[in-house]
Parts: sequence; structure tokens; C-alpha cells
Amino acid sequence: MKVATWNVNSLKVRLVQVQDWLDEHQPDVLCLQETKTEDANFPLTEIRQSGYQVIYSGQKTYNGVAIISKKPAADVQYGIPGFADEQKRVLAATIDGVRIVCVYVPNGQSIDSDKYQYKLVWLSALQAWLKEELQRYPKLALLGDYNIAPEDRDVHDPVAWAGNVLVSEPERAAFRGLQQLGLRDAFRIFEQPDKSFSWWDYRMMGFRRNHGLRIDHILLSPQLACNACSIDRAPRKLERPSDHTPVLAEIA
DNA sequence: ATGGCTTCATAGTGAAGA
Repeated sequence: MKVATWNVNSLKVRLVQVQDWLDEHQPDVLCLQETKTEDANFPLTEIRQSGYQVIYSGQKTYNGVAIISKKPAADVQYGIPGFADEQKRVLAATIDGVRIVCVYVPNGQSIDSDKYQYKLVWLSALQAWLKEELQRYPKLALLGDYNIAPEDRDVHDPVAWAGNVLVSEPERAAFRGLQQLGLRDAFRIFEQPDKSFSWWDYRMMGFRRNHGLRIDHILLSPQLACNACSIDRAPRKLERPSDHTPVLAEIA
């Protein structure tokens, strides 16, 4: 089963790129973040034309998540249960026997911001929910934009970024908290090239200079085997790219 | 360089992202 995640930074702008990527890679599951699309305007017909089904939870301007899949999505969950949140950041469903959880973790803006506190509370609620979810669904994959670079090797310039939002110790502790539930970072199961990133700043030729961060992740429960995991840099080279690029894994 | 670029909502700029 091939699963993938991609923060598209507006599905409207990136729709053709998503369709092309589906055609080329034929994933069983593709989780999207930052669709920035209200449900009434979701390009349902276009996704179906690509031979896929899709569930989505969106809003105007910000956030928005979707799960595109070849097989139908069952037991759909919108948001973190018991955690009141206007922001559309979580979508979960069982697809072909695997619990797929698609997340768009808050950015946090800066460590002295209210949004940073929201991010930490949000991550704590996510962890508490997933602990229960893992008991219900031993085969679980958590895919998305975590807005956390887990280690210094996931940062192009760790000195410049030290203590900053996306790399701060409380955020990394929250990431380790997810790992302590038994979830494994699929990317790090395998030997990977140095300076592998999934996001590059639009500014200052960030991609050309490989000034990036690895903040998009696929975490897998112990009951899921993993045969491969990689970052596909190709869409970042297209005209009008998202600032994120897809991460994909082969699981069983 | 508290900048740089892109998107959205809006109709000239501002917020937010990471």
C-alpha cells in the first residue's frame, strides 16, 4: 500500500499538479494539507476524474485537509474528539484496513506567540487522542505537515534556527511523545541522503540553495511494516510550486 | 536586512505561513 502526504498550499492553485502526481505515482492514499478550500468549492469532480475517492474538511483562506484514496474511507473522524477547534486540521478514516490520520499541525508563528501555545496544547490533545486511537486501530499511519523538524539533521542551518519555532525543544518533545506511543518515523527507518528536506522557503532561492526543513512526516504504528520511504522533490521544481513537496511510503 | 515570496481576501494593503 502506497501512502503519501503533501501540503499543497491551496488546492485550487495546485489542482493540476495534484492530478498529475496521482497519475504518475498511483498512490493508494494521498493526504493533503492547506487545501484552503471550503467544502462547497472542493474540486470533487476533478479528483474523481483521476480515478479516486476523496473526503475533505476545509475552510476559507486557511488550513483544510483531505484524504484522497483508491478505496473507500470508512469511520470518518473530523477533528480531534473532545478538542474544540474552529480550524480544520484533522481528518481520519479507515482505508483498506489501515487507520489513516491526516494532520496539519499549527505553525506556531514564533515561540512568544499565542499561536505557539495553541500549537503545544494542540499537539498534547493529538497525542492523547492517538493513544486511544492506537488501541482501536493497531494499524495506524499518521501523515501530514507536523511543522516540526525533529532533529538538527532535519534543518539546513541548525545554528541559525536554534530555539526557533519549528525546531524548539518543546515542539521536538511533542514529536518524541508521538514516537513514545510506538509510532516510527518512516523516513528514518532507511538510509537517507544528507540534507533531506520537505519544505523550502519561497524567498531567497530557498529551494535552489537547499535551505529547507524536514517537517512533513509519516509515522507508523508497530503493526505496520514499511518497505520504503522517500521525499519526492520533483513537484518543488515545477512552475508555481507549493513550498512543500510530497513524502511517500510503502507500507504493509 | 524583523527583509526576502506566495496565497487569500480584497480592490490597496494586510495577515499568515515556516
